[in-house]
Amino acid sequence: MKKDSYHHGDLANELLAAALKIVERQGADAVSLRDLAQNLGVSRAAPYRHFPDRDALLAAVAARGFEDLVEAYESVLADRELPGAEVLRRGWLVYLDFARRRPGLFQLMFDSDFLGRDKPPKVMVPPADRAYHLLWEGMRRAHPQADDATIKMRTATAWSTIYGYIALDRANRFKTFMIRPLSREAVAKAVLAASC
Amino acid sequence: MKKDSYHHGDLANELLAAALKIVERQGADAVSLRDLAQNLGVSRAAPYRHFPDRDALLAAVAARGFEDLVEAYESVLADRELPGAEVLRRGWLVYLDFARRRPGLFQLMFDSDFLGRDKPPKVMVPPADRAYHLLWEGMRRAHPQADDATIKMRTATAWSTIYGYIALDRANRFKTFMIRPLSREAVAKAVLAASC
DNA sequence: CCTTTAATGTTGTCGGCGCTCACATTGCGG
DNA sequence: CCGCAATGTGAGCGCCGACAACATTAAAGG
Repeated sequence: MKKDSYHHGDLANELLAAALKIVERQGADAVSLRDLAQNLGVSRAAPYRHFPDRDALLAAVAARGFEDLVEAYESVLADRELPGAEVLRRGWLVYLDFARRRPGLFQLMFDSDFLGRDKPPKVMVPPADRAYHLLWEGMRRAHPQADDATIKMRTATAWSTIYGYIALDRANRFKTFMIRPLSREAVAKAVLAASC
Repeated sequence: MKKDSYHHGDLANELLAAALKIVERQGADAVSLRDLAQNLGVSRAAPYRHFPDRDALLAAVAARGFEDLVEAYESVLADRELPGAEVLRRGWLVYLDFARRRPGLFQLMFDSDFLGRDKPPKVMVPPADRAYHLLWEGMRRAHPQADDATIKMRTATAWSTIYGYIALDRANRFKTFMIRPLSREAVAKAVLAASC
């Protein structure tokens, strides 16, 4: 692959892969285009041939995160035999596991305001939209007879609870006034109970 | 106040006030010690006489945010006549209002990982702890006969829901797959219902 | 009242960063 | 085979946080 010469060959993908690693291990703030370029043996200006700016690279990383998340969630939905409530429960566990295993990436995906901007990065809109749709889908499986407004309402509150729990736990907020944080299972159970 | 000469007079407080304004209007990322110094008519190095580094200044801003939040929450708890459930509901509204009116500050207080560090900044630990304690206090008022473990559990889940809703709404996450976000009242109501 | 001392502010400097521009090299399609 | 677009280079700009050496002032104590 590497020509070991003027042209790198696959710089765009390697930049993305390297940035993804940094994001997962140290968080998005630790991503430096200069660092990345140097580590890939390329000049500091080279990355700008593939990504207009730093945010574009991070958006691409976030998009990939959404794709992974969607894939995991879809594997839960794929089992048409599973009872609706169990689909919902396992779906939340997918989120909790993702957030626990790849905290930096999760934070980039949901805490960065890419999607709240006037012009959200086009690479991450489709996978992000798909991820949201799957939440709705899971809730619909759990409540087949509920009307759309109810499903949306329940999805919003349950998703808020899960997301909030993840964020608060990540920041060690529970340690200060609780004996210890709740287990993943306990949270999924509580949310599930609240959405029924 | 201003001597218009070598010594500024109250640089520490003015730095804090100026930083607070920036945080509220543009978010913590927009805070630059150099900018602050210049706007206060002082040299770039002067701020370092009062705050060891940028994080220390931001921590002080966050601490002040917690103090304001505590004050608002305490005014709810102060009314001993109020029914417990109403105390709880108004308490959550305090959080929702604070987050809506001062989003940058709220984000600095809860999304920054100051409190998750090995050595959290000592200025913000007491007010932050107090804020958490008040949540517990509010929940206890709503459920006087519940045991401590139950109260903690309910506080954790309700707090997760509120916090998650704030974060998701702030980032415009609901717009994408919902018709429109829920009203503050609806969220408070849903959380209240879930904690009873 | 004067001197010493600690507090406070200044200038200069370093390294790191994102980003841009003019230029160099390469690979590919006509 | 050639020309052009894609890709990589090096230099440089402005911004930033942080530190060190030095200047000025306020306050404390004789």
